[in-house]
Amino acid sequence: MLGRGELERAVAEVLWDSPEPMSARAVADSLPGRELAVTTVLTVLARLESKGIVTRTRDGRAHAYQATASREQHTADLMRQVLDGVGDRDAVLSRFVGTASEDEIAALRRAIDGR
Amino acid sequence: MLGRGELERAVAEVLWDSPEPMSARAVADSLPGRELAVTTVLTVLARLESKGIVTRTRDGRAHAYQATASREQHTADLMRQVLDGVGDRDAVLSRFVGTASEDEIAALRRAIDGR
DNA sequence: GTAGAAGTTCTACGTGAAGTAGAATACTGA
DNA sequence: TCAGTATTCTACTTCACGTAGAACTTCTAC
Repeated sequence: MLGRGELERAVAEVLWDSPEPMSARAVADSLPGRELAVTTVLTVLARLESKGIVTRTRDGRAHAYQATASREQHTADLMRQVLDGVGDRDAVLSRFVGTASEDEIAALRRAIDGR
Repeated sequence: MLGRGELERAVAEVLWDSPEPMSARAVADSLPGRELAVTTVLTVLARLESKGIVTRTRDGRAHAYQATASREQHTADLMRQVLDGVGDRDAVLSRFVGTASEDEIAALRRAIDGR
């Protein structure tokens, strides 16, 4: 899904932070510290759309872009993808829990109990 | 860490499956279905070494290569890296658990209880 | 001690993803 | 219809990765 692309990530972050769909221009203006051509942002948005990270809907003459999933859901999907890529999930989860902080353990426990 | 490179993954898999350190030639011979030049494998091994995935030690005139961590540990590290890249871990973990199978839940529970 | 084999390093090319944006085109409101 | 805005097309650059030949190093058997 989201690779190591710095700009792609930054654009996704902007959309995740926005409660409303945004125009390409608005995204460009919201990018922190960057002064990018709107066409650049549009290219990135198109690539993100082709990856299923964002969708767009027509809004008058322009398009409005929004993230398809929340940042958290996207991250969880990424974690799942990583986990699915290996054979012994049991061992992986065990190792994973081994690196978890107390807070994370608590969160896991809550999530498990709340099912 | 390990990106989307098909060959890099295949080489890492070979080393993960081997209980012993292996020579570049041995790795090349073990690659399933591929007929690659040894230099190709050496290049990949060098890249994996620069990423910290494998280490090598001199063994006579050659080097012996081995994975620095088990496949499971590596996968767990990857999951952690994904998790660390976002703000609200609580929400991510909750979503993650939401996509987990019964077996995975059981594994998580065991891992948590066994701490 | 030397030649050949085995291993390594250097270097390089092709491909594809990602960053970047100009030019051309389309659409909309006045 | 025209000016302005948005989109699409196209293209160039850089970097990661797949791939491997050429050259250099180092054993080892004779």
